Amino acid sequence: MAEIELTLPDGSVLKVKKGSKGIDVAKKIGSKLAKDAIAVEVNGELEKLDYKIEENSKVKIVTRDSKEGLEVLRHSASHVLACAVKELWPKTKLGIGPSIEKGFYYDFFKKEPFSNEDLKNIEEKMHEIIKKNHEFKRKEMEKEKAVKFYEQKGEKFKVELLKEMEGKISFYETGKFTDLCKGPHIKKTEEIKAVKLLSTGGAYWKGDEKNEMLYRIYGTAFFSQKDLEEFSKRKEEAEKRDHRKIGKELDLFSINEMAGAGLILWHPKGSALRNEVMKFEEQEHKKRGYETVTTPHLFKADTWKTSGHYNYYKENMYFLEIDKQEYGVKPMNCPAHIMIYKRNQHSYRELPKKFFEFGTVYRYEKSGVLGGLFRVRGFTQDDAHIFCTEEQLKEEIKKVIEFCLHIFKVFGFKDVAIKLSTKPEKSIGTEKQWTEAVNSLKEALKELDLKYEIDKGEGVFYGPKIDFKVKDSINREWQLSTIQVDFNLPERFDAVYIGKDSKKHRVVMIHRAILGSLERFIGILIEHFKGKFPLWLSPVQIKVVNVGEKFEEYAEKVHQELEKNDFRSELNLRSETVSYKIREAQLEKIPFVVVVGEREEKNQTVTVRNRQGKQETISLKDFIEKIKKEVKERN
RNA sequence: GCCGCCGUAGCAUAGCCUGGUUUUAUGCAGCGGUUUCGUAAACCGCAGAUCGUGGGUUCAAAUCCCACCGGCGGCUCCA
Repeated sequence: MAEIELTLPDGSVLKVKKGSKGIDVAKKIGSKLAKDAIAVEVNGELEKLDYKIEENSKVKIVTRDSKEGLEVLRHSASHVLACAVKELWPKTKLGIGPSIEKGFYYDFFKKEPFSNEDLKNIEEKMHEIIKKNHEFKRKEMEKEKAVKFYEQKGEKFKVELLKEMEGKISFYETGKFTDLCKGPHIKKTEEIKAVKLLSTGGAYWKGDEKNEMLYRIYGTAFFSQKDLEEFSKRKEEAEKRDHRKIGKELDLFSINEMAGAGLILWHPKGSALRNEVMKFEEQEHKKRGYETVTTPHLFKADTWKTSGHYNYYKENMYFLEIDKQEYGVKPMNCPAHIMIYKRNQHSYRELPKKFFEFGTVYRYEKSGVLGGLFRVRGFTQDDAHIFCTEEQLKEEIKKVIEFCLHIFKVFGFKDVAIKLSTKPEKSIGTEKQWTEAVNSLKEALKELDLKYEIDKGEGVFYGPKIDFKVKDSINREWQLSTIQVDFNLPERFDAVYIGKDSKKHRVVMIHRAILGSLERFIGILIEHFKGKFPLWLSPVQIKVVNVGEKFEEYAEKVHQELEKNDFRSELNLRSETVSYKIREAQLEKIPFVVVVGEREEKNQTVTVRNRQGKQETISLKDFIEKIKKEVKERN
């Protein structure tokens, strides 16, 4: 009997009989594996267990406890969802129903949208279907027959999909429901132990704005009820951290209808937090040779014509006309920094030149995409531009990367993922420029011994870039920094330096932002810390509370001493019980509550309670020393 | 921008579907008083809302209809 060779995920080579199926491979590897197997991944594609494996394939057995296993389950659940909807509203037309990161969805074309009530009924119907324990049966049809099959049913979207396919078309049948599908699926519906519909929303057919809008239902599914409960808990936890909710509770910021959508009003407490972030960043920039600049919010349209924004970004900009002169509000700070660079000639000896600015920019974002601090129309970037020679590029990139990592660490973001994006289809600059720049980025990352992923073709048209994603305290990923090489603007603005050869050379420009938008970053910080900011960032660091009115004077003295030492302290002399005042401070998530009464006044001490409820009595002087250290260390 | 849901005191909610006691109820916060208190809620009282804005239907609109503004969940976009 002829044998064929397969490669397993660990790199080992397995020999199996010719014509073996996925399940045979699993059996050969181990009986337990065969029992848990749910599908097989062949050359990166999920396939059913009885898929016939060809010579030299890379094979991975997909078990239920793996990520891919969940995908199979969820995709199967989406079929059950479609089946339920079809039973309740037979005239509904089907879109597609894939599994996604946290669950699955299915798109439907229907006159009326789904209401929350509908969602409940659909979920009930799904449970009914699951209980019937239908088998997922695979069928194959010739393309023409499949087209006819769907044309008869009036499933225009499916017909459209089919027209792009070739060869034999596979279907999966679940009870009375048949769906065009490549598979793989679980064997029987009862394997879906837990399923929950989450929400509805509109979605364009094939994601294109010009197409019809379908109604999408989102849901999730698990192999056990316990996993679903875990999922719900995590979701609840994320909701508790919502920066919009905490921002209101802690009186940090607001958005005012009268001011306009996507425009943030920072309250005193929010500003205190924001200023700390800015102060810290400015210091760090100074240490690294950046020069802080300040530039206007408004520039003549000519600026944007030269930069190219006028042609390519106009829809996203705010324009106004005064004295017959057109002005554009800046969506970016780059042109201003280039103007400062160009105020005089630069020798190669002076490079690199680094300009830093907390630049407030305005971009018109479509109303539907705005949300809290995460997506706004006016925001402040921690923006800098580095002007250097080609030879300096790699070193400068390295420095920026290290800078970013340092900043992340201070804010407590330890897990960092790096992505390098290369030349997109539409781009400017020569092939040579791109190759060299990409290589500089790669080498910089390599020399720093950092792991990264390559996102092919995802660079900006004017140059390659490196993006950083960090994980917050509940493991959600956020994109923060971006480092971009730009071949475009130095050209457009004719920014040069004088080289050793005393000739003009085109300067290389790096755009970079570490936190990105301060608005967004503070939103992330709020969720990361759940409003319990470290001492140095806390809007109110200490609340001083007196035990009865006899000790108002001493409380006042302590408060003043703290303020004198640059702490953000608040005095609460109200005629409330100590318990009540502590409760208030705790709800405000203030790091330290200082309680003073008879004992403290007598010994010139303070009793300090931290957010965890631990308390100690120490001298005021020691307390100040202690928290000074804590602020300085920023931990 | 598109689809859907939503907008009632500073905040959180109820009332809206099925219009009708005098354009509204509750809790927290606020204010006034009493209490002077030792680590997450003392007691009593008071005040606070043109029910997002504008228009329409009706004898009558927080409630029904339309437009706009704003929020939320999606889609799309994020030179």
